[in-house]
Amino acid sequence: MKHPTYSARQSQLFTKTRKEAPKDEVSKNAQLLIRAGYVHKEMAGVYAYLPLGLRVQNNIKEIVREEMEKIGGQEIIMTSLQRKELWEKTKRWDDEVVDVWFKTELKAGGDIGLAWSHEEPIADMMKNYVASFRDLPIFVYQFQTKLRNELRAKSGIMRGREFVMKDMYSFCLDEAEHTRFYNSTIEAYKRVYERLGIGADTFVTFASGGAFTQFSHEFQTIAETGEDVIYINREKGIAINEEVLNEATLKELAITRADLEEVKTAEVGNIFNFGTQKSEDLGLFYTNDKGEQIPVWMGSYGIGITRVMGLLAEKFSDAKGLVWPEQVAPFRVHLVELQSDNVDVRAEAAEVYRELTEAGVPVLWDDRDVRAGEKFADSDLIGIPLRVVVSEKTLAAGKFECVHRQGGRVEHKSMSELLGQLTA
RNA sequence: CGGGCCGUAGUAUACCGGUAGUACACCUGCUUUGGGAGCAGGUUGACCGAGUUCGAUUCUCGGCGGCCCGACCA
Repeated sequence: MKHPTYSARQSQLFTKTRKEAPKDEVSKNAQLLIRAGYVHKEMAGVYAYLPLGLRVQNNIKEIVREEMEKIGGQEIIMTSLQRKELWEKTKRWDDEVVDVWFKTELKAGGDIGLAWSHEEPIADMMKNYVASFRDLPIFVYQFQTKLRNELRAKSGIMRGREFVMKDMYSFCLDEAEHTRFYNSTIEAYKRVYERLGIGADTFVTFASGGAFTQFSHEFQTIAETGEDVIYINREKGIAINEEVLNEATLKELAITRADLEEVKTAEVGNIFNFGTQKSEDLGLFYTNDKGEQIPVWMGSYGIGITRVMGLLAEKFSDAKGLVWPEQVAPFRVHLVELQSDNVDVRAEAAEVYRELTEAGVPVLWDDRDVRAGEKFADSDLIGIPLRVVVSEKTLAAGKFECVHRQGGRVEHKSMSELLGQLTA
């Protein structure tokens, strides 16, 4: 499934567009998404996803899901309430160690944590399913809402206190098996960013944070709104986060500072090698063919789904509003009818709506009783890739006016030509 | 967590120690109908608490909330 195939009538959509963004919302992504009715700000760093926004989020998830399944991922969903003792085993319950915890307690007594990550619970859970070397490897992933008590939320939906993340975890026999999967994940991530339309601007970047290796890998996308600075060499395909840019790193990567270009980026993914430390702390072992107890080799792999959505909103927008790439747009066609006293535009639009929808093309039909200018302005703001206008004029011509949101190219097509193009 | 700015209608803003105004939105009517229409009428508001005062939305203090800069950011 590439898109939800259902269509919608705009007169039934409860959200409305706004001419102005709330004054306290400074980030471009949230301004656009709020104005166009994709999200609702509940509090600082906490956003609800409305019909349009949820469709975009789901489209992004679907792309990620397909690529995770291709490399053997099995989808699950962990819990948001977590046990204190698991995090104590890895010494990460302490607020001095992890400063983003939301914690609460059960009425029956006992502290619990609200999920900011799932590494400990998932490793512990796997003790139920991993006993023999025959049980490995295992790759699982989920789309989960993470709760992080950030001191300062900012950048709209790109750095919130509540956000959706795809996190995957690998459980392998040994380092060699882990490395094979780790590398396949890098390739899968590249395909994800390619499909999201940011492949050319996204770099696999050396960063700090590996438990057993010198580096972890971050996926960094060039963006004005970014919080990171990285150094890239496009020819050699090398990218280095400034946090690990030093003489030793340059030497290891056989490159000089002069060969590197400084760019501002947003982190859209990060992958880690945990080695066996976490398994040892939590007691996740398997029995090898010699009867020995061996700790499982773990890795984790994240993509910030809602952060990517914010990034796309910023990168793919212009003065008039959002300009979604085809693959993530909430609908493929924005059908705009312009009413007329002389001919039955509504009936014609209904026919287009029906035919496209039956052909599997999701359509947002602007059947509202408002003026043309407002419809066009809203259509530009919402940013659906193709606008199909039905009006007295197009009926007389026998062809619909098709306007591409990106670039503004205008074509005139008959129903069959339009269907052919959209279902090709 | 340090520093700064700020809370007035659904949104954006104005004024004011003495009955809070405008624009957009919303409702009614008429006109209009290919780029956020016009006219007429209407609905909607001072974050919470304490203090000062004859009187506080305005001044003071506290709380709560928001934004920005920095720090932080598996």
